Amino acid sequence: MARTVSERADILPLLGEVFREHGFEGASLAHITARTGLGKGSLYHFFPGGKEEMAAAVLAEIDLWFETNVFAPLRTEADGAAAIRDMLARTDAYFRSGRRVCLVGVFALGEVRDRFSQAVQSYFARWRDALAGALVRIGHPAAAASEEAEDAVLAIQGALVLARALDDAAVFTRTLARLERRLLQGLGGRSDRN
Amino acid sequence: MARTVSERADILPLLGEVFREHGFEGASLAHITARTGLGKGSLYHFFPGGKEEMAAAVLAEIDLWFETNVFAPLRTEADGAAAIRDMLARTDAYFRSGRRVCLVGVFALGEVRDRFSQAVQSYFARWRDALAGALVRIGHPAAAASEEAEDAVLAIQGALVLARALDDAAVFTRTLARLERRLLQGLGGRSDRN
DNA sequence: TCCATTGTGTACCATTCAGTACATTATTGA
DNA sequence: TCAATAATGTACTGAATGGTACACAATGGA
Repeated sequence: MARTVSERADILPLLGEVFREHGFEGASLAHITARTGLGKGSLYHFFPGGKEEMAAAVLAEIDLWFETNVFAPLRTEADGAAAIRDMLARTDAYFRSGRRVCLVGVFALGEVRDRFSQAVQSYFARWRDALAGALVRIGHPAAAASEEAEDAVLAIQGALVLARALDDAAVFTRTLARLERRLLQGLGGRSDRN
Repeated sequence: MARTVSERADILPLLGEVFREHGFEGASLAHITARTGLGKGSLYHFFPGGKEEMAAAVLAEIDLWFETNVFAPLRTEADGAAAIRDMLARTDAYFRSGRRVCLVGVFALGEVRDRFSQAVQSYFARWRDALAGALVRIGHPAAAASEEAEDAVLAIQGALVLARALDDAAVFTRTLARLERRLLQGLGGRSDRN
């Protein structure tokens, strides 16, 4: 029998697309088999827990990507301003400049939130806290940094909603540019960037 | 046979709750009959078009509420600053200080967006434009007003996502307070007002 | 009083849903 | 070469899905 997949990890991005497009409830096994090319046999072989395990695996993969590429650099990069610019650039790339939706945000709004509340909550809290740390490093007062970070994280989510609602990805691009100015204001030098 | 409803309009808020909680696809007729107390017979009597007509009616009702209570005042109230404060107060009340989700935003993120794209797009565009008008009236340059308004509308949506993700309604309250400061900054007088 | 209209409940339909069972086929390592 | 294991396709289940048909009940006006 033809093996179509070598690694379970290979199909996680495809699963992610399906969940992003249809949400958790809307992502039927029919959609999933169509997108992945895997029959139910293979699907339940890789994910004995069914849809719930698939969604959890996708969330974990997304979490790992952000932890590695966004949160950790925000925490450890010595140059806070560069860390923030990198965050914005990687966020722009990940969300395809506003053409891709945030699965964690989609889950947060739906009734699935309760099923994955730990993952959803942790994702946003860690993003906010890592960004707040970088803000403190570039000289923002600690008292204000947390709220500034919250504002930025929420603006990204809102921009994704609005970009999709208005069918205008430029909303997202504009928002990231505005965030760079807002987060890095008062800093000398690179204010001409972007 | 007992008449349970006098007006079709009476059940729109209940329908709204169901759609908000479960999304369009997730709002099964079983959920709807349970919440409204109406059997399929009555439901299809009032909404021959089924779920789609129900959702459209709910969207129209929401749209009317915002048009009347938020957009129109933003456009017509002479005192722009007061208009903006009223908008924030009414937004806070409507979304129950962050405990209630925006149905239009939920629809925007899902695949239903395409079915109601006109309504979804118009809702956000009119909110943004009405707010931009008020900003111009209080002296903001027209060139910047539109982007400031976009930023505010998107922050509200993002705050709803984040408040629900973190299960912390205070995120929403903080965001509205921040928006008031941001939108009204440079204005004399009432800057102490939260 | 009687009848048309407006509601309402129930039985039913085909379809789709997630999930199971299991035989069958590839692959791998010994 | 040969078994153990990993992967796959197919047929199936019972429940839930949105929607239809229709008989029947309440209501209001003539």
